[in-house]
Amino acid sequence: MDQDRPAGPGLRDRFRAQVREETKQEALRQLADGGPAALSLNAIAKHLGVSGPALYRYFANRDSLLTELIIDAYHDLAAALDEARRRPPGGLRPLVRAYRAWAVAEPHRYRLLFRAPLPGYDAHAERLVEASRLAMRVVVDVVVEVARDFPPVLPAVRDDRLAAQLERWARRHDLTDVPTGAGLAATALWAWLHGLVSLEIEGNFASMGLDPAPLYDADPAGVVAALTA
Amino acid sequence: MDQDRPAGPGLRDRFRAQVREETKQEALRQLADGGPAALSLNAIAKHLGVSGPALYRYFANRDSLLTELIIDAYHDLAAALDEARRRPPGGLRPLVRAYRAWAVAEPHRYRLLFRAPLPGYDAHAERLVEASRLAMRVVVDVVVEVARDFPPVLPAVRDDRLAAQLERWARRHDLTDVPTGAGLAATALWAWLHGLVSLEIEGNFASMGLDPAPLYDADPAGVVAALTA
DNA sequence: AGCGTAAGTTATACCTTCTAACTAACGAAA
DNA sequence: TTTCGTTAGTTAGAAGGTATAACTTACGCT
Repeated sequence: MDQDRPAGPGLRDRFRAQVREETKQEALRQLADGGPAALSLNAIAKHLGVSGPALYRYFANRDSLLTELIIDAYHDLAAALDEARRRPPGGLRPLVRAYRAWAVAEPHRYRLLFRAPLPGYDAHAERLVEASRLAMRVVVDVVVEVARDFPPVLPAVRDDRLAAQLERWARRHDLTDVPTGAGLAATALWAWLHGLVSLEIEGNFASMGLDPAPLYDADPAGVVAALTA
Repeated sequence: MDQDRPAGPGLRDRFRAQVREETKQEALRQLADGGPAALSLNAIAKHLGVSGPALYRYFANRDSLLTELIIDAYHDLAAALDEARRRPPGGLRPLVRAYRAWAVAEPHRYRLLFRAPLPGYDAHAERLVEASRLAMRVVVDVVVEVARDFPPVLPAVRDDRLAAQLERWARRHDLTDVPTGAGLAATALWAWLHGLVSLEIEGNFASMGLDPAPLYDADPAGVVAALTA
């Protein structure tokens, strides 16, 4: 009789999860060499040893698969940043290093994060914004934490309109204890990092013969200060 | 007899140029709504009233058309920056404004600039790097010009390796009169701008309810200083 | 006036996404 | 244990994409 059946998901569900996972793995491989254009449900199916339309039992369509990959990537990045946050040498530098390291290690996934949803209404847009908030949340947390020990990193928000927007943003996401300066600092930090990382992984520095490493060594607090001046 | 034939390109060549131009126009339209994935030679041909394969007389393949659009975009951006440079209120601010304005006005073209050539060797890579240099050249020129009136904008290049790389880069591109600091400053400026612009046109600020305008108002010289510290 | 080249045509091979209709098999419940 | 619904797979096929091949028309230069 029902001896030690692990009351959780049944066999079927577990198999389903397994197939979905393998599909995503192969999708990432295709993405890595060939970019989003090269991602083909058909080819993945062939690789898994099933026939084309079979995969549509697992993903509604190509876009759906892509969306999941993006969300996974956001979660992964957020986790990487969070881990950097927990580790000893506090401050903003570990965050900077972790952000760059993640992007450089998986440029195809990083690129995915900034594929704007197609113009017009996109059914997946909400889920994507939701996922992106996770990563932003970590950045904000680190900024708040650092600001606790070293208040000057929190820039003054000179622009009133901007202050109001930041406040609304914080309220909307249960960040009521977060000062507007922290939101601004996090945003500035993000823009700086994204600029560097993006140029790096697209090869713009490489094509100039430059190693961008020194550019990441700038003092993050100083950068935030300058960017929000 | 050959009366006033404008010795330039013959009728045939002019027609050819015309068709190519119209093709690109339509391609840009498709790009604007639908992204690169939606660009279809077939559809363009139909729109021009010819049948599919006809366009292959004008563009070797889809990728070839895309590459030309990218190169055009680089030229256009370079021209926009150059115009900003020539206009009265000197300094870096007009450059910043022009960069943002161009990107925001044509986000689909701006995005094109940063589509990394596919992994592995890409036949078009050289032409693209060549075109991108044009835009970079303008930025460098402005920095050099500004530095003439206000030397402190030129950061000291602390890292020796970086200094050597910058020097090689300058030498390779006939920028022998350009101090390494200018190259570094231009790069930093570019990274900053790209970070902001990229997040703006991908809707990351909008999804937070933020108007990024104030972020562009930071003092460019200060930003350069902080980024290259 | 004629001829070579360029520009268009259709046909075709092969890829893609995705729907429809059908079948096999799993697993839970009678 | 046997039944029966759900699920996962199948093939067929529509619609559309890239790109090549082979053929035909017609432009425009000599």
